[in-house]
Amino acid sequence: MSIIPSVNFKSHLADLFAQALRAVAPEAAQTDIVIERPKQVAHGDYACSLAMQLAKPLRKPPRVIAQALIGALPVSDMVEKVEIAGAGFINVFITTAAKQATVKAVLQSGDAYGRGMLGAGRRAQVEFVSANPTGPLHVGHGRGAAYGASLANVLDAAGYKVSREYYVNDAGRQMDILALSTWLRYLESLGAKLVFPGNAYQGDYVRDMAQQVSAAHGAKYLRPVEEVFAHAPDFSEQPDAHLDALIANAKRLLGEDYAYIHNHALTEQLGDCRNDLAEFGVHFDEWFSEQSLFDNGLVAHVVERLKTDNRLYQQDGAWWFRSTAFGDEKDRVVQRDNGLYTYFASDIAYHLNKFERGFDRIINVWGADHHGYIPRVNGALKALGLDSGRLTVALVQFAVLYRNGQKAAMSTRSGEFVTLRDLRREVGNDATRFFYVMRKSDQHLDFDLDLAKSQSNENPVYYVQYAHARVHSVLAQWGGETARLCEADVALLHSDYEKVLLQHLIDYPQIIENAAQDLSPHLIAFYLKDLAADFHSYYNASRFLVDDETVKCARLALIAAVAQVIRNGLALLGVSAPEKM
RNA sequence: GCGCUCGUAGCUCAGCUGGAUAGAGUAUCGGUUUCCGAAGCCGAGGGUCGUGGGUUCGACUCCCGCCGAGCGCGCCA
Repeated sequence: MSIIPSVNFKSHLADLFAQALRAVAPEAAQTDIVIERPKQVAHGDYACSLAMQLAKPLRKPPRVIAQALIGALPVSDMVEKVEIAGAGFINVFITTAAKQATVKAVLQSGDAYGRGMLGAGRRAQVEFVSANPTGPLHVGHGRGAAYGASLANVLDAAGYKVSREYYVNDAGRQMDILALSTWLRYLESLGAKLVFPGNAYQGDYVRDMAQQVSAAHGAKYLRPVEEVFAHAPDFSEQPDAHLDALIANAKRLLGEDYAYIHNHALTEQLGDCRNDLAEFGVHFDEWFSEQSLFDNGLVAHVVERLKTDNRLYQQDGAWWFRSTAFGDEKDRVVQRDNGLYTYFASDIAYHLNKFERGFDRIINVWGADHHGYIPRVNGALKALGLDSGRLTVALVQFAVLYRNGQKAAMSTRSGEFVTLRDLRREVGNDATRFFYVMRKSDQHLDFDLDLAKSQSNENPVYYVQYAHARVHSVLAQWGGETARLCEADVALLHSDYEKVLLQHLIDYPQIIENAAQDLSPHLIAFYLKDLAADFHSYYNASRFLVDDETVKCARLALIAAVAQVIRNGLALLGVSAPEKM
């Protein structure tokens, strides 16, 4: 067997141990083989605890089993030596040549280095952001956007065929409220005196849309204010009923024209949202309309199907889904006593549609405040006879902005919220993307605005980007053909600094695999910080542009490979890798 | 009250799905540049992994109880 440069060392070793296991203890061949990276160099490059796991079932001392496993281990060019240590660890030392070969693998693979086969071409759908198009995206949506986009990139790199989707909530009450808000502002702009409801949308963008309508259509949609507010319950006593009455009046008074206002507001807000995300480097393959599920009858169809399957029952005039049968806390209404479907009903239809599209994995990125929805959605899928295991809900916790050590104020309905666009303009896209995914997604995020903006060593984004820029600065000074570095004599790379960097390069494909497996793009961010740190140490301790031509080329090859991996990693996070800063 | 998530260095957080002596950044203190970018590097101090039990060769990791935090418990989306 020859050295395959792009091989994943860990899975290669797992394979070798699996073969040894089959030879030594066929009856235990199903045991999970865990290959890990020891913390101490004395423990080798990789370690396997298989012998200790087998001690009990085989009723033999772990060190005896370890010896047998080593004896049965197939020969590999990559393995220098194998040792038994401690209670029965098997420590594996990789040949220096195999490690050094990674440099060439990186340079030859280029942007493709790190891509793996975990996904094996299976189709994965990532649905994220999916914010109501009722106003600008705020900083909470931003985290979902950054996380979802990075996750999709990571899954793509891990060999999945990924589809990125935004579910557009274009049906339902919130959109009606937006349309009403726009219309009321429009009436105001034509001189009407009215009390704008406190629970309608307050933002300036609503006035902007109203202005557009009046500029394009003049007084075409003007109606008497008394009729707009006719028979509406008192706002202070019944704010929701007040708003619903206004919406009903708007629909009646405007007739066909209501659709125009509604549509205009939707188109404007969705367009704004799309531009915002595009500027943020977040793109979607599909913008899926909730309304389409009603228009093509899928919602009605799925509810009827649940009825005939006796998954629903009628109570107090409404139709309830027996979600308690699937572990939910209580049953849930899918169809109201007035005949209208709830959001849950269209959500069931949406998920059924997702499943029918044949994705092997369906990943919903949701705000953590929606976690209570998971049991009912899973329940609905099971009720429809679908394998809910194909669906994973990734929860994203809130992000809280800090400025001068103080929590930045952020209220939603008042129109004073901090928008994603504001944040991007203040901090920049790169730092915003990086900071959003620097933390585990299910962990609260304290977003330090001052740190994100600072152009200093404290800022992890600059720290990583700077490492990349430094390499290119050196390469520019050298001025040679970068392609030539593939021919460098990498056997000259053997200092401690160089060994550390080689190991990082080797680890990268595994990091991607872990990040994909755990849906954790933050692992990429931590990896890049570590890699950059060890590069900076190397930089300070060694000279690259030395007189010896072969040594120079070997070192340049190594740092060029480092830069390539930084570039690849940052790309997954949607962060640029500038050659000059 | 019930459910979900979470408590790791002064602060912000990692910890490879149960492994060997728990790690970064920051803050504090002390060093470092006639030399490829100092947006850098080197070093020091800093811990009962909230707490009490349990499971086993082995627990920050898994289970249970308490303490504390966030979120969720609509015929809203």
